[in-house]
Amino acid sequence: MNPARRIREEIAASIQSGEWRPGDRVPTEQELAARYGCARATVSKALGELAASGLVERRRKAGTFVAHPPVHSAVMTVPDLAELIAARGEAYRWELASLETADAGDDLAGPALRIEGVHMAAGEAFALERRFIALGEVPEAADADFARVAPGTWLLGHIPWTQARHVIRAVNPTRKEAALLTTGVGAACLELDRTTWRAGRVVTHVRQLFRGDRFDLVAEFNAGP
Amino acid sequence: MNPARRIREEIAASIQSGEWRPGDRVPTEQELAARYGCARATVSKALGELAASGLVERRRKAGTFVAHPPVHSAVMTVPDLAELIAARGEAYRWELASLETADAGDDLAGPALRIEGVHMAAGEAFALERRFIALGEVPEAADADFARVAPGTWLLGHIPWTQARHVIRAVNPTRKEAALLTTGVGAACLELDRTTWRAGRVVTHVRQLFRGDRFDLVAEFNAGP
DNA sequence: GAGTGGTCTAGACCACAAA
DNA sequence: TTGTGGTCTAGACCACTCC
Repeated sequence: MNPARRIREEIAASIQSGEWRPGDRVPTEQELAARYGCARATVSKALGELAASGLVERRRKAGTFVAHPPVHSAVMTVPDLAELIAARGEAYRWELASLETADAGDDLAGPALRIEGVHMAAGEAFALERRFIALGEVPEAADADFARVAPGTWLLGHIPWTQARHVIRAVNPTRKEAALLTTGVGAACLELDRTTWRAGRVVTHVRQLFRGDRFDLVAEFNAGP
Repeated sequence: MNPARRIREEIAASIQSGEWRPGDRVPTEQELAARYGCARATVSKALGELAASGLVERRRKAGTFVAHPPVHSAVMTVPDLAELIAARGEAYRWELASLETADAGDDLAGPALRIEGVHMAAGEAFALERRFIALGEVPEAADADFARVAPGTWLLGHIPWTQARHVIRAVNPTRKEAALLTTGVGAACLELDRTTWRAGRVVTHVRQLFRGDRFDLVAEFNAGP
């Protein structure tokens, strides 16, 4: 095993087991180099990786300390609906309801596409979608065939490396939405709002509405790498 | 500016701006070392950090490539309710409803505390909570005063560095829950289930129920570090 | 002032996978 | 086979900050 990796994993194990508690001091680089019989640069690399993953904090002159865990943070993965439903073994279909060019979308500057449609799983409505796409950022969208392919799926291949913000809520559907989802206005639904930026400018904004009894989100947190 | 940092940031900017697209090849370490006039180890460090943050992928003999962005992943932060409500400028209070020792909790092994209560904001019910705490993992919990301090707040200071899994759903409250939240059974609520492990063993499990019109979750994704 | 982390170098050898 | 990343070393100097 790599010296650096070995050092990193042994220290991570000491922290995750609770043996070393938040605020405890980790031995200095020199001490660890002597203990593991390797160069200080190797220890530095291992501790730097632990610091990058948030497990320890390093302060000059003071030393390296076990970090205090984040209050509660976790990584949430929102799948592409076509893939999600296919993974469940159900037939997926996208039904375009409307497509128009709006002079300006929600918080988008300039012209945008406004798209509405339904994601179908096994012949039943699974989610409603209303989306804006900024044509100034993704001009090719004007030529895409959104009757055939869902806009989310199409965008995956056309908007590299963005920032995004998701807002998750429980809402009651409107009468029209309830009818489309074949449920009642008193049935809880999960609303997912996602805004996507590139270089500070909004690329797309989407609102998806799911039946609460057919969809939930999972977020996981794992200390260290 | 550090050579390593400068290299890292210039490459990250090229990727985030869309100039370099997913799958594109990044110059080799030797080329970058020559271009920036520094040692190859310095370039290696910069590229290693970019790889750790997921912005590039590195393959021996093949080279370094701009990574394909994750489908949709984001970091969600679930605040401590006492802090969240205080940050809103409202008075926070925890009301214990019941506390008992169960022989075995949900998916916990061994004896556990079962705690139910209500988080109050500005005098009104904000969230319901039902929690199990594994006494085998956190024996001090037996002596904590959960009438005075909410279990989540107490645990923050007593369970270092764990793994966690959150499940988020939209649900309808039962008649009893609706009454406690001063809402109706037809009003959508957000349910948050969190299970917390340490060293592979469940430490605590909590289910929180929020009025959909008073609470939402936010998750953000930012490429790179 | 002194101890700690932060960074860099020049060189070396290894491991791996693509050609 | 060979080019690429992966890792390590021994040493050096710097930057910060706690004492």
